[in-house]
Amino acid sequence: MNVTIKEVAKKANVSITTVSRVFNGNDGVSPKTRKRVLKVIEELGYSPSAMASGLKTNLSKCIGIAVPDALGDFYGEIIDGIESVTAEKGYNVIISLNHRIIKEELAGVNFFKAKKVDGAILVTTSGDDDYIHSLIEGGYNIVLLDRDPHSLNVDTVKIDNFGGGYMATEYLLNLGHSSILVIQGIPFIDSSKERFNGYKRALKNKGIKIKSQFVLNGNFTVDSGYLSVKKYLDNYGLDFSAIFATNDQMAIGAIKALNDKGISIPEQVSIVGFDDSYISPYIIPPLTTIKQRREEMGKIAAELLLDRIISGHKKGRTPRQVIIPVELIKRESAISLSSK
Amino acid sequence: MNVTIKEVAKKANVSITTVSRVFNGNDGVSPKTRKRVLKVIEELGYSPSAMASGLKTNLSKCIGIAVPDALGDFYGEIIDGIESVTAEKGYNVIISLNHRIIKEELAGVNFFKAKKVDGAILVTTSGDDDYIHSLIEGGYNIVLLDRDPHSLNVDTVKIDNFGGGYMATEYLLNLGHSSILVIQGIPFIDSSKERFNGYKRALKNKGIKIKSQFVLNGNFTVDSGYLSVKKYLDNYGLDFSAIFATNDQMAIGAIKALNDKGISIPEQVSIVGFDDSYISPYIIPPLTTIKQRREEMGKIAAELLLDRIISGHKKGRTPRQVIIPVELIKRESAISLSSK
DNA sequence: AATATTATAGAAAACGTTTTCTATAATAAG
DNA sequence: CTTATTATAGAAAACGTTTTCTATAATATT
Repeated sequence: MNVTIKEVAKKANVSITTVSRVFNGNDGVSPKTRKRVLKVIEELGYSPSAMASGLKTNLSKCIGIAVPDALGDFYGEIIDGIESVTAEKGYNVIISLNHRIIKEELAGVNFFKAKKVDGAILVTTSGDDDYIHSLIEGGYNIVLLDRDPHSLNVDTVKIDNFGGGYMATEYLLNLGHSSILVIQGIPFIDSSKERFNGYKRALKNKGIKIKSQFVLNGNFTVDSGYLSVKKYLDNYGLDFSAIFATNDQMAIGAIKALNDKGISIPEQVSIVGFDDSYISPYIIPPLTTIKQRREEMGKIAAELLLDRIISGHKKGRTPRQVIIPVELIKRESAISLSSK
Repeated sequence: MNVTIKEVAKKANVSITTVSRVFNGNDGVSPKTRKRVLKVIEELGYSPSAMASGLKTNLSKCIGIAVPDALGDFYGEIIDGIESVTAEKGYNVIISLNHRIIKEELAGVNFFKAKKVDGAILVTTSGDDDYIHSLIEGGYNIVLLDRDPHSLNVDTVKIDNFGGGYMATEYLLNLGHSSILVIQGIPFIDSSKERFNGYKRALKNKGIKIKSQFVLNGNFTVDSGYLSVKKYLDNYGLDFSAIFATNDQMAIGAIKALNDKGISIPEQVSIVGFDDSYISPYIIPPLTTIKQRREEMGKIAAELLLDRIISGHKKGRTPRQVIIPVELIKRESAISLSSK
C-alpha cells in the first residue's frame, strides 16, 4: 500500500542507495540526479518507513512523556510546550500515564526496551527514585519535570517552587497579615514541599513563629482545599486573616468554604494561590497567585532531552538543572490588613 | 545495548524461531523448551524491538490522537480514556496537535505514511473534511471524536450535544424563564452548533420565538463568555432572566460579567453551562450544567479504532456512530423564576 | 511392521531502510 | 599521457524480527 524506496529507485532509474542519499540530504549524488529523484519522491509521495529506518539507526524519533494518572489542564500545557519543540525536530511524543510506566514494569519495558522512544520526560513523584535510577544506569535518556533530582544524576527542569512560596507569603506579610493559613498539597510531592518551605522561610525571616494548627493538609484537588478550610473553620473559627494555598485549585476550594460560612474575601480573609490557572482571573474575587510558565517548562524539558539524544547520550555528562522563575500576579483576592 | 532475540536463542540453545514462537505464544514448541526459553527471556529481560517486529508485521502498535492546538482539561480526560484502553492491548498513543497533522502536510505524512501509527483518533473541526476524506480513501483507520461525520464514511463518537442543549434550555423554560440568552461557542465547530440547535428547538417547542439579540457569540473561552455578556449588558441592560452558555468556561465568564454589574446569581439571573468541568461544583454559585462523560468518549473511540485495526480494516465496512448521552446536573446557579 | 500423521524445531527469506565497501567516470596533478 | 584524486553511483550487508518452508522425531493408524 505504501510506496517504498524501491519503487522510487525504479521509477527514477537509480539505486535505492541514491534515493536514500537524496532523501537524507547526504552527498555523493550529482545535482542533476538529485533533482530527478526529488521529483519522483514528490510524485509518488514517498516518505521512508519510520520502522525500517529506525531499525537501522536505532532511533525511533519518538520521545515519551509520563504524566501522573489524572491529566489536568496543568499537563495539557506542558505537553503543548513539549510538542512544539519536538515537532520542529521531527520527533513525535508518546504519552503514557505514570502508573503504567512506573508501577507496572511491563509498560516501562514497552516504552524503553522495545525502543519505542529515544528518551523520556518523566513527571513523577519523588517516590520513584529507584526506578529512575535504574533507567539512567541503563543508559536511557531521561529528564525529570517538576520535581527535585535528589541525588539522581539527571537533567531536571522545575519551577522555583520555593521562591514562589516565599513570594506569596511575603506578599501577605507585607500586606500586614501575620496569621496565615497554608494549605499543603500532597506532602511527598517535591513541589508541594518546596512551596511550603517557602512559606516557612518567609515567616521565619519576619520572626514569626509557625503555628502548627495553621498548616492544613490538602492534596491539590479543589475538594481538599474546600474540606480542609471548612474543617478548620468548624474547629477553630476565624482566627486568621489570610490563606496561602499551594495551588489554585485548593484556593478555589478554600474560597468556597469561606463563602459558605459567610466570610467575605478579601475583606475578611486574603488569599493567594499558586499556578495561575486559566480560571483564576475569573473567579470571584479574581485570584492573586503565583504564575508558573508550564508551557515554557515543557519546552525546556524537550530541548534538554533532544539535546541529549541528538548529541548521543554521553553517559555521565554532568546533569543540568534549570529552574524557571515564577511571578506574583496581583489580583483582588488579597488586600492590606489595614484596609479591612 | 539492548538484548536481542539472538542472544536469547543462544543462551537457551534454540533457534531464534523458537524464541519468537515462545514470546508470541505460538505453538510448535514443547512445554519443556518453552519453559526453558521463558526463563532465559526473564533472566535477560528480553523484549522484542518494536521496530523490527513492526517492520515485519506492518504494525506499529501505536495509535495517534490529534487534538486542537490548545490542550485544555477537556482533552486531558479524553486522552485518559483512550490510554486506559489502548494500554491494555499493548498500544501506545502518540499525540499530535491538530495544526501539525492537518494543516501541514508534512506531519500528516510523519503520522501515517511513515507508519508510525496504525490508526488515529481525530478531534478536528468540520472544516477538515477533505483531508479526512483522503485519509479514509488511503485506507487509514480513523475515528472522529466530538464532531459530526457529515458525509464522511467514518466511525464517530460524540456526545449528545443537541440533546444537552435541549435539556438545558427546557430546564430553564420549566423554571419559568422565557427570556434566555444563549452564548454560542465557535460557530463552525459541530458541538457548538448542535448545542445551539438544541436551544432553538426547546424554545420552538414551547412556542417561544427566538430573539436574535439573545444569541451571543463566544468562542468557548472564559474570556469570550465574559466579554459577550458584558457587552450585552452595556447595550441592552438586564432584559433577560436566564443564560444558557454552551460550555462551562463561558458560563464562568458570564457569571463574572454579571457579578461585575452587581447582578446576583441565581436571584436575578439563572445560568446553566455545559461540560461539568471539575471546577463547576466550586464556583459561586455552584454551576448547574450538562455533564458529558469525556473519559467515556475517549474509551469508546479507542475501542472502535482498535477494533478496526485488529480486525484488519475492511475498507468500506459500514461506519459506526455512537452518541453518548448527557445528563443534567442540578446545582445552584439556576432557580425558578417565581422564587425571585 | 510399515506407513501416515502430528509435534517439535530450525534454516532462510523477507520487511524497508542505512551504510560500508567497491567500481567507474570524471577531473586534477605530475 | 600517465597516474593520483575526487565525484558519482551501485551492490550488498546489516538492523531484529516474523513467517514460510523444510526436516526430523515422536506418535498414531493400518
